[in-house]
Amino acid sequence: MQNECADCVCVLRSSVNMKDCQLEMLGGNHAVVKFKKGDSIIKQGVFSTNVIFLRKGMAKIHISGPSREQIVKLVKAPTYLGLPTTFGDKINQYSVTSVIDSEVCFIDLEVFKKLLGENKDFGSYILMELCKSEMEAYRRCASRTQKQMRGNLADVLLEFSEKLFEEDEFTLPLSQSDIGNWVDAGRESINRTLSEFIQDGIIQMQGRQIKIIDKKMLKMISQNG
Amino acid sequence: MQNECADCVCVLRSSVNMKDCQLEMLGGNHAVVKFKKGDSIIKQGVFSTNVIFLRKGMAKIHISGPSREQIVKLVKAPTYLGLPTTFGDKINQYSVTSVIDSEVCFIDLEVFKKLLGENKDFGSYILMELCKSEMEAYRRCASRTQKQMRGNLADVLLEFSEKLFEEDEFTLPLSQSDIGNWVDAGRESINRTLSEFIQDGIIQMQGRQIKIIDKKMLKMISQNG
DNA sequence: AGAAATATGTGACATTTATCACAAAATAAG
DNA sequence: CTTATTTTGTGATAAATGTCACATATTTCT
Repeated sequence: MQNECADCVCVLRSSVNMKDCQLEMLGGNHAVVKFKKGDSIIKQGVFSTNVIFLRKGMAKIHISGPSREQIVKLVKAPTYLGLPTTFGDKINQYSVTSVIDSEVCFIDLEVFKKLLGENKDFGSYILMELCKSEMEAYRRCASRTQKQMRGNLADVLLEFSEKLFEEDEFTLPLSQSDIGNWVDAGRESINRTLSEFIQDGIIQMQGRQIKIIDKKMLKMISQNG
Repeated sequence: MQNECADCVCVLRSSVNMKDCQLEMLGGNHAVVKFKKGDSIIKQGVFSTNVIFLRKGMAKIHISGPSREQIVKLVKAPTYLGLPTTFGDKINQYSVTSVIDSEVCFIDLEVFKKLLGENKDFGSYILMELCKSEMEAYRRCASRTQKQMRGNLADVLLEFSEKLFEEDEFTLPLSQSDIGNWVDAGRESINRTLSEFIQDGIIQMQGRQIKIIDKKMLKMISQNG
């Protein structure tokens, strides 16, 4: 377990200057846990006593809306998970579920807070992260509501290929209903639109394996869709 | 100007312990400015060099989406304005416009950052604020997309009466098109739905003066609409 | 391997809400 | 005070997507 921590800390070190004693403090107060695809990492409504760092894998963040569960974001390692819900409230305000096999590091909340106070760099790094994700949330929301199906689905495919997998060929980590849920569309509509994209020669698809053929067209659709 | 600052600081003091020297530092590095209804306080795309505190009034936060400007939030004094956009980037990522006559305090960004580093309480207070607003953004977005017109409009009216004005009778600070923009609906739909609410005896309305008659019904509509 | 549960493909149809088109009011501007 | 400009009210129509209903794969579980 001790060696796994070194990697974990490594990520922190890369973005922030941290003293050795602070690293030790972190190292001594954490636990690494593996989650399989579909496992719940954070559950809305239960107590949170740990800061959670996603070391490997990918996870969806979802929140219970008025009529159904809504996916708000998809994140990949390495990243902190649920900072806003951990700090903002004792009780988790949203859920996080792994979408592929993942590895997570639990860090004691008090230790983390202490670190935040002691290390200015670290504090402003975390502050920055929060700012960015809030801005991101606003942008996303505006984009989602102003575009329609084709545009939103194009966005999702582009996000997979450019942000999450960084390849033009990848395996969808979400079901079509999840994608629908994410972009506020019915599962059937997603299916039909995917078929359209295949028909138009924009993507190829077998099972959940997707290959983007015409990225320019996808970007066009993303913009004026 | 110096006396106006005392009030401003007062708000900070109420939530955070702050040393006198820190208060002085703040006091010496700020400027109070008045904005009239409709004036732009923060403009997306321009440099930001100040932390902005809304002392009096109310403002809308809006961001340019793919096809139009989108209102994402309405805030009332006292509150910081645009923290995420000020910290996250040198360039403002969204705009803020006053919707009623307002008073704003500009605080030098470097001074504010210094304070953040020196005063742990203040730092964690700001951190907390950011967490809350991020959570709020997620909730809002899920709610907006899952409800339809009636539900969203009911939410808006309830927010006005319970959060922003804290009265059952108030003057709408936004035009019907702005409200539509805010809840992702056309101006005409808002108008028609308002008429329905009046017809059903849920609200009374003359000009922009609104009086909520049947709050229970409004809450019902908010839930299952 | 076989059964049960999920996930996908596809048609027909209903519904909500956007859009267009004007008229009337209300506000702001000169 | 008169003229512009912005808001508001209301009908008719169209377009996008949700919903329902099955058939067929595909995955998961025992």
